[in-house]
Amino acid sequence: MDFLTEILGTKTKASTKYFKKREIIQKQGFVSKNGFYVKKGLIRSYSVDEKGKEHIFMFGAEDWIIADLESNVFNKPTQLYIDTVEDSEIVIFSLDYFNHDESTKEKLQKNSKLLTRRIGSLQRRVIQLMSSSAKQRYEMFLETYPLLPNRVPQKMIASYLGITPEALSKIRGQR
Amino acid sequence: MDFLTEILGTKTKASTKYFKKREIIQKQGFVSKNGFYVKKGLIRSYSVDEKGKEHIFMFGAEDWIIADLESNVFNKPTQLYIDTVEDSEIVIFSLDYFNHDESTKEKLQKNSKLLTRRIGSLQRRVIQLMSSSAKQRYEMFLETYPLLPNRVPQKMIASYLGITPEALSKIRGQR
DNA sequence: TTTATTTCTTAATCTAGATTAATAGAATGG
DNA sequence: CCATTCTATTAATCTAGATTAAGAAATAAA
Repeated sequence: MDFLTEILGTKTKASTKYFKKREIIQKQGFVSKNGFYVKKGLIRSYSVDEKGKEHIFMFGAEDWIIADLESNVFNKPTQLYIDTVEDSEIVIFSLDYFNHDESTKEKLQKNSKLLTRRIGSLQRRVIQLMSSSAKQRYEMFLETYPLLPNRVPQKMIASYLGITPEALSKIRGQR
Repeated sequence: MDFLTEILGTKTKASTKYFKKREIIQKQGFVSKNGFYVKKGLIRSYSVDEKGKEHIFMFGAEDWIIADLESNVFNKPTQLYIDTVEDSEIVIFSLDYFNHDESTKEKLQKNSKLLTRRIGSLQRRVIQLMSSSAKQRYEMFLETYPLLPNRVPQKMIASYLGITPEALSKIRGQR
């Protein structure tokens, strides 16, 4: 839990929990109070549209943090569900450390870097969604996350890419 | 320039510059050293794909900051061009304040909030791009940025939405 | 193991939005 | 001011990817 302590400090309330595959950790519609650090396993965040269709926003494997910061900081209900893709060991920590004065300058700076990196990856994702074909996006996904395809069912990869499983199957076929 | 001082402090190097419409402020491919605060006018950031097609990543009107933080913090060449949509008065400031120790806890916290808000809006954008039709996206755009359509040519709105000007024209027609 | 459920693939059809093209209207510049 | 270049619209055609459907393969469950 070293990485976490580095950012949060030791005072932050955090507890480790074990989840079975497919357990829901966070529900859409509530204000998000906690962040989730993946110690072991794999989780995903996703939204569900009016038609009941799932859209995967991101995956979190070992050493990743998944959290809806905006929901927490600005008291908005979150758009995202979070659940486990594999049996997982998750550190659940309170997101309040931001607003509290206990946090040191050092930690705030580290946190800013994390936030900046996330902005960068979201920026790339937006540009990608606007300018690339499904096939190109799939290839970039494989480059960026070479280990995930072995752990994630294809229909979830399709959902992450913003296409149907059928379309992904077709793309994979041609080669 | 109050808003800026609040975040950056007074020591940060910043200079105000005037740009004519359609002047390029930042070019794709270079490490981004500066942020741009729009005092007056309107600017946009966009990427250009292999086919030479422009994709608008975001608009910045009065009181907005446009900056490629990731490029700066992690020394990556930026994907984004930035240019002016109207004659504009822009405060150009160094992005180095992050890593410097001069910055106070207070400022770092404010900055974290700004970053968090940006993550939130990018998150919504990604989900929107994956789950909504062009028409829905156009309607959300009108709600979110009610003042922009009067200032931005339609082909740029189309580019922001990730569709062609022809498609937008058709959408606007049906009503 | 057998059965049930979920996931993946293949194929036929359909549709939102792209592309191409042609015209008219605005804006810009000499 | 007129001429040129950009912007918006409309219509015809095309295509990537959605939808529907049905069978095969893999997982889970009993």
